[in-house]
Amino acid sequence: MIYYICTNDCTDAMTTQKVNITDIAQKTGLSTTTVSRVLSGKAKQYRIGKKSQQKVEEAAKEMHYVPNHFAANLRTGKSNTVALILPSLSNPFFASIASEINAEIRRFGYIAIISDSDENPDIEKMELEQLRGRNIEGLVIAPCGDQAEYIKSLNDRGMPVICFDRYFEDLDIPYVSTDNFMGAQIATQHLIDKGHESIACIQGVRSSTPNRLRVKGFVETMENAGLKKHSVVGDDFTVQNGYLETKLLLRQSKRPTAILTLSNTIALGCMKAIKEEGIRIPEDISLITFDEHPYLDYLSTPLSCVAQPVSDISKIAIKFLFAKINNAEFEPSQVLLRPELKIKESVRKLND
Amino acid sequence: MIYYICTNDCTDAMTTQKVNITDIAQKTGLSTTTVSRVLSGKAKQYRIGKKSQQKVEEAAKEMHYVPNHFAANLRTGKSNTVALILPSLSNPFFASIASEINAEIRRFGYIAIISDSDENPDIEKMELEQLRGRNIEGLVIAPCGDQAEYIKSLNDRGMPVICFDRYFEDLDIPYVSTDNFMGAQIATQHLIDKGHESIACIQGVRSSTPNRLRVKGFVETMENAGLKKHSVVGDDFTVQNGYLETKLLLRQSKRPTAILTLSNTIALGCMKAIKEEGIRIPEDISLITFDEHPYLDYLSTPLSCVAQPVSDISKIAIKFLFAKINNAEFEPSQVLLRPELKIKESVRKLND
DNA sequence: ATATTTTGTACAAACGTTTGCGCAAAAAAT
DNA sequence: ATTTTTTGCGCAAACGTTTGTACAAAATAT
Repeated sequence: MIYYICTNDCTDAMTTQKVNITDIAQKTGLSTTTVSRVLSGKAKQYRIGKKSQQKVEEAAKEMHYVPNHFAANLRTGKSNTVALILPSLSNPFFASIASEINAEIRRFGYIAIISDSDENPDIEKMELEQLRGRNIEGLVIAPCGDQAEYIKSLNDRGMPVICFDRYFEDLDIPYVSTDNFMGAQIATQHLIDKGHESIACIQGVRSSTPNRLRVKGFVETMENAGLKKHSVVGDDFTVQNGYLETKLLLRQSKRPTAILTLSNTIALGCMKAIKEEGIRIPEDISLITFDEHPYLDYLSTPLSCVAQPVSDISKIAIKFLFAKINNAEFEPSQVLLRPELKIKESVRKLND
Repeated sequence: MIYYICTNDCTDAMTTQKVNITDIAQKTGLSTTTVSRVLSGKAKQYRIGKKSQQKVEEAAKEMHYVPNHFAANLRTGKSNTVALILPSLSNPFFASIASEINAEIRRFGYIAIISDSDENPDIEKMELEQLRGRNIEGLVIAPCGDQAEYIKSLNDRGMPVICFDRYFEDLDIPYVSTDNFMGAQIATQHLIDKGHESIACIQGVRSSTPNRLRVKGFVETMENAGLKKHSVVGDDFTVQNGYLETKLLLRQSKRPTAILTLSNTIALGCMKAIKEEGIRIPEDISLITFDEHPYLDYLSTPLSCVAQPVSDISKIAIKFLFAKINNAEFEPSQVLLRPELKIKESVRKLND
């Protein structure tokens, strides 16, 4: 009769963090030096014999060795850690980018420290300072505010830094973002093509580059078309801002015929106000927004939007990041990706 | 005449990770011991004199000292790091919970390593093993699959472990989740109250506890009402699954009059199929779903749902986690929070 | 004045790696 | 048979903290 006894040894070994390089050295009769060299993949470089190599690898597997990152980092300075800082995780746009970027980073064997600066430059700076103690090897950031000093100084000092979405136009800090000017332009042009002449734009954080460029795209397109009746209102990428500003717009004696919202959060607030006031999209007012979202297709009126290539932004940013981490010579560039106009049903054709 | 020369010294000091405890010791003429004790807040405990204390603190501030976590961890074993593992970051439910939990964790001065197991137990286990090298102090996990061994063994060994959303019913691993049975029950009862008798339920990952309990809640409520015409279909918490299963349901000769979807992703797929087939909610078919979402109110038909207390789940989980981290004696319990039925317009009253 | 306690500080080892350098044995070249 | 080269491996220091122990000086008690 055969008994299968579950000694539980395997799980035991795996959940107790104990075995280190010295244990393996003891077990194999080799030195910690040799063990370390094998385990860190430098066997060839240091000409470790085939036999020793094998012995070490077997022992490591058998004993469920897992290297202690902290010890290794202390010695080498390599933390296998990067920071991801963004202005607001509660904004679905940033949340989905964070998910993607985090996944990419993990794929490289690194971890990401994710921080929410809450659109507050002071918090951002504090986080950045805290992070020094974690010896981060790179920084992926959508900076809030327009103070670039600190970030620039990190970049100048050779720390791999990539801005995404938010960035600084005049500095040579690499970034990946959407062509925000073009995005606003095509959205506005779409409205104009449909016969709209009185258009309001609800903006987000004014000091941010994307917002500035979107507003610029909006204004220039309007003026190029000879349209003077445009207003730009608002000051935050939040639902609340969208709601408030829309309420105000709708109370005007002469309502705009269309609204362009510069983010999905603003659009959400805008829709809330519109619904409350009992007016209809697009019959009474047209709406188009920045940012795509899976739900847009199923809204009472499917919402036309300017889609940002979230996935591409994430991938390129991380590609740059690790190219730079692995080769300090590499110089990531500044790229703007094409947005895409997705026409649905929220813009009405005006007959004049 | 006065010149203001920006020496840039400040930013310099802050972006170059160099100054350590020894530098401060030198500058103050004290020993590293004393400096360490002051800086780690153990001045009283070790009776450091007021004067020395002040000198150290001033020097530290002046030199922009930031402690090296890696060195400290190597010595103490405290990593100030916890792991957050969940099945799918692309599911908005988990994404929003991840955001909240991450923020809470950062608030405690810890960092979170966020991993997506992609509903794959093997990946989950791999991640868990990798994480050992990071010396994590705690684990917050929505385990995929029903293999609890590894997690249980971590828990038994004193590692603070909190499951959220997904959990193991028969084990004494602490968890925080929604009362899924009740959630399904109230949703189903709502449908029944509205006169529905033929109801289909599109489920998610079958082996998961929440799914099992939701299905149980659905089935029991139906049978208690004497209704036999219920079917449970599907096998994944994805948009695709919702889409496919709805397509199949709608092709049946005898359609159900209502559908209960067990997640927001499934609901999204379901709506897609419904829209494609050109049928209307709630006139042709009623729909109710698990999970809330800001957009639900603005859908072509605002979607009734069972809202999970995402924010409370996150907060309680983290509260438990740190209670346990800071006091090994503490025993987190197993809690289920009340879901809330939010009635909108997607369920029609049937007149029989 | 001496013994005891309290106060304030420092020495040195330890945490688990990595790595420059050195050295012996084996192989190859002379 | 000797010299040179190659191959294989180990010693020991270093990374920046924390902490048990020790000890002198000051304060207090006898």
